[in-house]
Amino acid sequence: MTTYYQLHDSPAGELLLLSNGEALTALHMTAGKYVPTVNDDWVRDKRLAVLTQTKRELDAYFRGELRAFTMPLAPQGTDFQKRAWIALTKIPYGETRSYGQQAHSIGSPAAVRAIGAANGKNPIGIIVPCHRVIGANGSLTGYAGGLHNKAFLLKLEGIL
Amino acid sequence: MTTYYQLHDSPAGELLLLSNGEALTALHMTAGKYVPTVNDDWVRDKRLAVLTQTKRELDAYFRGELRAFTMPLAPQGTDFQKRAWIALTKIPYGETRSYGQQAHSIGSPAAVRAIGAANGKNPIGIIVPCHRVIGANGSLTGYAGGLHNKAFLLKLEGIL
DNA sequence: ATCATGATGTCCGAAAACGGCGAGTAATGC
DNA sequence: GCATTACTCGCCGTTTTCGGACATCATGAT
Repeated sequence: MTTYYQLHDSPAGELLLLSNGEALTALHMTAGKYVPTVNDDWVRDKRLAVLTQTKRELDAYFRGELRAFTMPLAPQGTDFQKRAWIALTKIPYGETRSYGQQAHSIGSPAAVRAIGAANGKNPIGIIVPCHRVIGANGSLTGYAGGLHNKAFLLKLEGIL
Repeated sequence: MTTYYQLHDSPAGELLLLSNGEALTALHMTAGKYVPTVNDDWVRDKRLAVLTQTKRELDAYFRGELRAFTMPLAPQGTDFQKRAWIALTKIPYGETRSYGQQAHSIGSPAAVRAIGAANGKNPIGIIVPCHRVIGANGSLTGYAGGLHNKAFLLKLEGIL
């Protein structure tokens, strides 16, 4: 299965978009952590529908004109991780949850740190809004794309 | 344990009376500080014996015809606070004490500021006469119900 | 199997901040 | 000189804040 990719500039820095041809599989801030290196057998495709749609929606999001993404997603991870990420997509724009609340929402109220770890490995930043999860005491705690970007996104959504 | 309450107008402003059914637990000037908000599960009882007695005695007090209250009291607080408040009830009508004297009377002569703090949190204003305690130099210093009310009560009792 | 590791949360104890003061000293005004 | 303020500091219980110790769970490495 070939992997398609594209780079996109944004107020949060350069973004790396990945796709399997049908759905979006990853969105990384290239300046952040856990960023995969561009592989030789990847294909840079400037016309792939899902990627162009993603770029368009991202631009609208950063202008504050879009509050819910619609492109198909296909993140890869363990069963637990997928449940955690699905829970993320259900947090409305402009709202936040604590790691404990998210753990609760997937039926594992005690798996708090596990949730933190799963969020940390969320492959689709911004669109799967792991930035909307903060500590129970209100602290931002952490973000793969850098804490300043987490704060930036939250401000963009009207929080802080 | 249900809480009963009643509102009562007085020359010192509106008063909020609280009871546990048997004894008076609080008397706050609604315009003052540390006033609890009326809770949903509180019961407004216009016939409760201790509350009607309190209203009757208050009226007499404000007319200058009553110099010692007789209803049962049940203030809630820490051990130290209760000792401080008991000491208050022993200050005769028309007399004043300094915070230092009060501290002395409960056997903790150095706990002067602590006495001030305890008096500040006296739940049963007027009846537990924290207004009779003033600074060693004669200044009124402070009063949860407002300094003007402290002065008013002292004048009523023939001081100043 | 075992173990170490986190983008946590709760609990408990220690430490510090905060008053409805008072006494002592230093700076003012007459 | 003398009286009044202004300011500093110690005092003590209560409240708030802070930091460390645990419990807990899915992963990945050994």
